[in-house]
This record gives sequence, C-alpha cells and structure tokens, in this order.
Amino acid sequence: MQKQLTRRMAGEIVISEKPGDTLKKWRNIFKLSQKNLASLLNVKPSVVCDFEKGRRASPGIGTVRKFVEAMVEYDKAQGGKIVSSMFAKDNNNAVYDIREFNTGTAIDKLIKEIDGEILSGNDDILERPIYGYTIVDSLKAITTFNVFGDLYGWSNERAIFFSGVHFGRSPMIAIRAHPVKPRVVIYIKPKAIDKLATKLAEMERIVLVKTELDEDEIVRILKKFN
Amino acid sequence: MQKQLTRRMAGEIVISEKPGDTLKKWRNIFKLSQKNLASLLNVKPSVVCDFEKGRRASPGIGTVRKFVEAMVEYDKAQGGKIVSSMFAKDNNNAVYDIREFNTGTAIDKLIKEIDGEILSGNDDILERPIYGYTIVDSLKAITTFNVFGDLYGWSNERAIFFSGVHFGRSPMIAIRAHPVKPRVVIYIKPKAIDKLATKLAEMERIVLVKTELDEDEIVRILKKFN
DNA sequence: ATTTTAATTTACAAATTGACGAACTCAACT
DNA sequence: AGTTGAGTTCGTCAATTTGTAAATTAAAAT
Repeated sequence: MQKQLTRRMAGEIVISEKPGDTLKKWRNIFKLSQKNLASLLNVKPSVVCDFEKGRRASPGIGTVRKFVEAMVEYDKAQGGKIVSSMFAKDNNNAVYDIREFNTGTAIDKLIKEIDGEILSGNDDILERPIYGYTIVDSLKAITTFNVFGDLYGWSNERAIFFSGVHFGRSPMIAIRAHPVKPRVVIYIKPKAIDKLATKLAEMERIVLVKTELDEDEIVRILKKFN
Repeated sequence: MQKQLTRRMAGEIVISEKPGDTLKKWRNIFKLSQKNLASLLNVKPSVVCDFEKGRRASPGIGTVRKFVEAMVEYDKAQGGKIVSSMFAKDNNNAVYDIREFNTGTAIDKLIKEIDGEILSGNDDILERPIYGYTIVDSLKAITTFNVFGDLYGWSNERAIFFSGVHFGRSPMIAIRAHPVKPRVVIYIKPKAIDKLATKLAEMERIVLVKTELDEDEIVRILKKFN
C-alpha cells in the first residue's frame, strides 16, 4: 500500500509540468513545513525550497524517492492517517500475493514450474513473456470490497491465480467484464472446469491453466523468478 | 490515457530497487532495442545501456521523463497498440436496445410500469431518478465481443435489462467486476434467482428486479418515458 | 511594534550526471 | 570463418546537482 502510494507520488512528480509544484502539493497534503520535511531528510530547508521552486530542474530519482518515502514514513509514524485515507475503498484481503518481475518470464516456463495443466491457449501465445502475477481468492475477490482494483500491479502482462475456484465460471466472467485483461489465468485446485470458462478464455486469448499445488507452494516456487 | 501510463511507468522506475532493470522491462514491453530507443532520444545506445545497468545511481527526473515519454510516443506513432492494450476495451452487440431519457425517472415508477418484482433494494434508493436504460442478452453479452463496453450510454444512472438469464449469477458478477455500475438491474424472465445475485446486488446497492414481460413489450412501454 | 516562524534567494565547493566514442562480449546468421 | 546486431564496459569532460551557510522577505503570533 505504501509502495503503491510512493510510486504514484513519484510518477506524478516526474511527469509533472512543474515537478516542484507537485512536490509542494504533496508536502502540503502531508501537512509538513519545509523545515519539518528538511529535518526528516537531514538537509537544510533551503534545499527543499530549491526543489519546490524549480531551481534544480532535474533532480535525481534518488532525491525524489527520499522525499516521497520520507513523507509516507512520517505519516506512518503518526498512525498512517493520510496514507490510508487515500486508499479508503480497498480492503483487499482477497489478494494472497502480488508481485512484479523485472525481467519477462515465458508463460510456458512458469506453467511448467508450477506443474500446471493447460486448458486453453495455443502455442504462439505460450512463449510470450509476462512480468508479474497475482494470487486471489476468487469468492472473496467477488464478495469483498473492490473487485480487481489492485489485481494488476502494473503491466497487465501477467498471470492471475485464483484459489477457491468451484467451476471457474465466475472468475472468467469477471475478467471478461473487466477492461484490463491478464495474459494467463491459473486455477488453484479447482473442483471442476466449466465449459464456458474455457470458451471465454479462448475468446480473450487468455491462457487458462489449472494446478494442484497450493498457494504457499506456488509462492515459494515463484520466488525464483525475477 | 498516455499521461496516466507515463506516470505509472515513471513512478515504478523511481521507486524500484533497480531503476535500470525496471527501465529495461518497459523497453522490452514496448519491443524496442537499445539502439531504437537511443535514436528516439537522439543519444547513443551506450547511454541507454549505462542507465539500464545502473551506472548512474540517481539519474535525473528529466531523463526518466524523456525515456518513458519517448516510448509511449513511439507506440502511439505505431498505432498505440501497446498502450491501448493496457487499457483494452472492444465493441459490443448483444445490446437489444439502449436509450437515454431527457428527464429523470424515479426507479419505482419504472418498475411499476414494467410490472417488476423487487428482489433487492431498499425504499430510499427507489426514489432516485435514472436517465436511461439498456437491454442486453446476458449470454451474448458475455460471449460476444466486448462486455459492457457500450452498455452505458451517457449516464450510468440507468437501468440495465438482462434477457436470457438463467440464475442471474453471471450478470451480477460481471457488474461487480466492471468499474461503472448501473442503478437498477432487471432480469427478463429469469429461470430462477441465485442467492449470490441478490447478495451482490445488496453490496453494490443496486436495485435488482425481475419481470415476466418480454423485450418487445418492455420497449413499447418505455417509449412513454422521456 | 516586535518577535517568531515559514519560505525564498544567492554564492559557493564537492560530487555526480549526461553524453560520447571506442573497445569488447556474445549469439545468431549466412 | 566471418559478419552482423544487440548489448556491455569504461575513460573522459562539461554541465548540473547536492548540500551548506547566510542574508532577505512575508506572514503570523505575542
């Protein structure tokens, strides 16, 4: 959650017309004075001012990172009120694990690792790289607050694992309805596989896979990937 | 849309453990060689490599910005395939009828007109106005190309009619997964009503209704509204 | 009216970036 | 075996950033 926010802040600052103004905006959101912020960073207030006023046109990403992380850290120490107010909606305990890879991993390689059985997906797609995965409890995902809000770390070039699958129908329908689609969907120990599920997968050109490993084993195996 | 993506990319790069790796990841997603990317930026390939390899611990945000914007720009010039794949949507045609009202119509008034039976929804919501409706064949909607791309006319303060409903589970799950929600969902001659459907409706605070009239009758009746 | 507090501006030294170009590795073609 | 393409490494150097210190302005608080 914190990481998400820092990324967002950083992205906004970097892309902004006036990075300094954006930085200031965030400082204000966190209710910090230049002096306060400066002391969190162990620098003099003039440094903060220089950045905000754009005297340094292109600060290093290290600097930006320090700034945003300091603010978020500070808020956390105060009880995290501000950070959590920005995530008001998403009590997302349906997500068991979510990760990004730095290098692309071929779909079939991943399937092999987790001992998956392919239910739908032609060969040409199987070689494509993906850059992350998400493991979700399917019933919880649908029942709990915000569906699919944070399933995608970023890059939808990823795999989504669903646990608690009965017939695999609902998860595929949900994916069908959602604007952003994953490359691979993996059912963890499904009770059965509904025909409609495979049909939808074909239509979306999504690789549909089932595995009999459980969540923990999968996470352990996927630790290897980077 | 592009701005959103550039921000996202930039944020990820700035916060990453290894900004260089993340940069490379994105370059790969955009299917660019170092040489290609370098020429887009009017620099030599070794520069790109130096950044990816982390020779500079903290490159400036100007650099990061140039990089991500160049990639997104490049994709746009190629037709924007990659960027739009991250925000994918398609076209639909399971839509039987779609209309806007000029004035708001109270939900309960509409329900009465179509002789609907309320399955979920408390009184306070029933008085709210809606500004249009859509009639969809639910199986087609899920099976046919894009789900929900064009279900919403101008306002999501509207009713959605689903025909061809079996248990009413799939349509509600689709709605749950979709970011934009209607105010009212009406099942046309459903075979039965699954419990989960009503539960989801309650959660979304959507008025769920069934009617035994058929599509044509409904359209005729709704002609009256304006 | 005076004192604090917050923010801005400027000068300066040391460190780092941004870019080049040349040499180098490592596969993949032909 | 030789050539091409993609990527890596590194010495170099001007331009910029990073951070301090000190002086200045602006606005609140006593």
